[in-house]
Amino acid sequence: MPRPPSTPEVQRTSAARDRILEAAFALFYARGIRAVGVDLIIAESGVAKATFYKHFPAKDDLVVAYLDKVDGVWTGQLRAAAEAAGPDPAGQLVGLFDALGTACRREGYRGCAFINAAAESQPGTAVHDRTVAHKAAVMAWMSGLAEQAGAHDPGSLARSLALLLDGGLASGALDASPDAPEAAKDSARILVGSTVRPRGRRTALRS
Amino acid sequence: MPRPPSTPEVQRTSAARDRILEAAFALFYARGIRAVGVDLIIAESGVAKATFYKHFPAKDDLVVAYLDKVDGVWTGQLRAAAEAAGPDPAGQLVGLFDALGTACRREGYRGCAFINAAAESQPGTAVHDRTVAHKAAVMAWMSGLAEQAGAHDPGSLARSLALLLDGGLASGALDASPDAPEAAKDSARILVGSTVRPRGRRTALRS
DNA sequence: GTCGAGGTAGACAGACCTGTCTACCTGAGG
DNA sequence: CCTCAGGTAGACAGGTCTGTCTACCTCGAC
Repeated sequence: MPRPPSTPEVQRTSAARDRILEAAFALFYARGIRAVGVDLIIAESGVAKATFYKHFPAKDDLVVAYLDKVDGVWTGQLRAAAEAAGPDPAGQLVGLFDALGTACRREGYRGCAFINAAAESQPGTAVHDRTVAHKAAVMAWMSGLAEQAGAHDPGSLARSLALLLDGGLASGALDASPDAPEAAKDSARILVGSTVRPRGRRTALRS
Repeated sequence: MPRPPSTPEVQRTSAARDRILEAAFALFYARGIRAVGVDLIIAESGVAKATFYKHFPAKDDLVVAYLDKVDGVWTGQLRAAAEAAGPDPAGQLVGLFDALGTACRREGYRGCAFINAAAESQPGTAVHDRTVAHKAAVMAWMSGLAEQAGAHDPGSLARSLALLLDGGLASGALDASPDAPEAAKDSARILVGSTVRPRGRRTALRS
């Protein structure tokens, strides 16, 4: 092992790699994964083919990197929307649905990148697994919030809210009507209210 | 117009056509639309290539026929589940979620065929339009039920239940855990109950 | 100044995909 | 008997896709 510690086999980060990933991010989301060939990504990112295959030995590796990027972005937006709703966990569970409204309103919105990717992949593949992992992570986060909010059955509440969120993500891409996110938020409020018992101020339960 | 009335240009129904559609139904759903070539469908249905292209001049025509078939099947299951819940419209709105549970439990379940198809198609195409039309039809039906049930805002209730349904359809394909359909049904009960006012028997409102 | 990592440019192989076309078969109605 | 709709079998054209490979460039570290 004479390799110095700062020379990984393939650089994990570089300008070329970033450009590839950025082009893939836009193209995969807008047109679907199978519909976008590597040649198009190469042309769009202004990179040589050899460079592409040095960073991503197979197209699937790029797809996984794309999903990881989406995960980072979407998780961030969800957390930001929740925090913007204030310190109350129950309110955060409702407020996170503002991220859905913002996403649906965005030009070129085409649904949940993960669900779309899963629709194009087979169970057991790396791509499919990323989707499952992402959804599980989001639900775990909501479950924690539900517990802090003093929900009767935090896992069940989180599951229900996840259904609402996924449903909004999916149907927001179909009819452009903005009342889907709104309905999702209203429903979330009802669902949260039904297990958290709004009167009673359970927030400071533990102290 | 010398054409006798019983000789359409291309027969709308025939054994060969049915076999093609049946093979397409299974393959498109299991593997995705783009992932299945016409050659595979031809081989699987035991039909000649010329016959295939006589019935479906382009692959997209077959895709549309596939979606129409899915629409018939799924709509039927939804209505059957609703009717099995009894004559009460509010109960039917909850009971239709049993169709979701049944679907998710089925071997090889891979989510909503329409959402999956939309993920692989562009807005404005015939395939995408079918998806939008299907979702609108389901929601219109639920909206009618909600009105009969005396919901305060039937359209809004139908929208919320549609979110739950689509969310269940989407996530049922990801984690195989059977509690997604259950959570959807429980949430539906709460949502229906919150606008229909369970005590008060609003069912016979209009007579 | 030399060496090597990272990049560019593009030809190429081999697979697969849609859609067309020719040639032949079969069976029922007139 | 003969015709013709509907079907079979499969070659073929033209395009696209992934992934490999050769040849050359550039710039910073040693």
